[in-house]
Amino acid sequence: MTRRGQYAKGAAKREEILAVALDVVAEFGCRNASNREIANRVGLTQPGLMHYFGSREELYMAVLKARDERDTAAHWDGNANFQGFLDVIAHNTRVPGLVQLYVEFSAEASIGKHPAHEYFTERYQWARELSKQSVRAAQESGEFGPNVDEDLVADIIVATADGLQQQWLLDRSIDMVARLQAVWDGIAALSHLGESPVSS
Amino acid sequence: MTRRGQYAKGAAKREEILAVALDVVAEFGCRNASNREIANRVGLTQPGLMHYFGSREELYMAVLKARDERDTAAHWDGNANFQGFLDVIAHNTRVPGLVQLYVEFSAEASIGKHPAHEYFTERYQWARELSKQSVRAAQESGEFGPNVDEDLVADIIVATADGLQQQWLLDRSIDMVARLQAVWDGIAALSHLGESPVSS
DNA sequence: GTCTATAAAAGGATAGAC
DNA sequence: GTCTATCCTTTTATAGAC
Repeated sequence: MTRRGQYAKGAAKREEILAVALDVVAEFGCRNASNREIANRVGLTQPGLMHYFGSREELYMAVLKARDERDTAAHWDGNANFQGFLDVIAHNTRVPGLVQLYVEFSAEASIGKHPAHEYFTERYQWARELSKQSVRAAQESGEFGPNVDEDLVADIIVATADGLQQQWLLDRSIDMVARLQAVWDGIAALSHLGESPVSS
Repeated sequence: MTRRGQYAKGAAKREEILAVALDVVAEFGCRNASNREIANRVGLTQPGLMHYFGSREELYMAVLKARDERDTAAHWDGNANFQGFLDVIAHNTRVPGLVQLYVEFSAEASIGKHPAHEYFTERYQWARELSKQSVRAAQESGEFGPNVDEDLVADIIVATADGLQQQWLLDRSIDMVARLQAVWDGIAALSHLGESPVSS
């Protein structure tokens, strides 16, 4: 019981740290958030925090990985689709620290020698792949017609979503979901151009 | 002559600093670029650098403002148009430090209390406005048809460009110009839907 | 698992000489 | 306009006790 209890406690603390890190990032930004501040807010000292995450970069990567795992389980396990994508964006609206962290930390990590560089490179490939799955699903369901360059459309969806999040950080009144939906609908309309109007 | 000479020297040094800052940012990222490193590369000490720019944020804002002034003079003085926008993006491809700085520093500055927060808020409004001018120009020239929501399209163009730059930092093989052109052409096609095919 | 203590480094900024 | 010298602050990270 001691072992199980301690394990449970450790896991719970880990979760707590991940959540509080987002609060701190939302308030100070990723550059100016300190491990000390996060530690204090979860009732630890800074070295106490380091017991869970060996470095600043490890901590932030853990936050983002946890997010991806949740989103995968909830929205795109198996085959991704656009509605799940919108749901994730809508959810992000309620977690500003997550958007701040993603935009800021990924930008920081685009430098080749950064500890999180590989993580973001791979994550980006993954996001493109999921986006492509959504496009294919739309083609199969008939929502999209035949005039679609899968890779191009998939990349543009991802880019637009990233750019909208960047904009949203500066202007929270932007409706990311509505704008993304408009882009998607526009692509759908384009993809049917030239089709016979006779199709059911 | 002394006065004029010193003034010229100071101005030249300023320019040199702005250029070298981009090299350092390209190499270390904006978070890990230090004023000392920039100073050393232009043959100054760190306090020597502070003579020109009182703070880290001032320096980086100066870099971005100089960029905007150049681009304005070269590509969108008076009325902005999409080709000028593409030219700027194409140029950015040759200045990775500029893209890195823009993406990373603007993300950092989206926190409300950041010294550059107001600058980026205003710059973003300005970018949207320029984008809207491009859309209007396309409507007036007939490249775009009547089915256009100006604000929506303008914002989406800006978002896509920002997102593409983010992607490009991680994958330099991405052709930002081609992708943006594809988006633009798609919008053009959509904007003509429902028009009589009789129009010249 | 968490703390105290502390190292070690680096960053930004200032004072004052030249 | 630029340097030397220096300060102060902050940050991450480690060693070792409990």
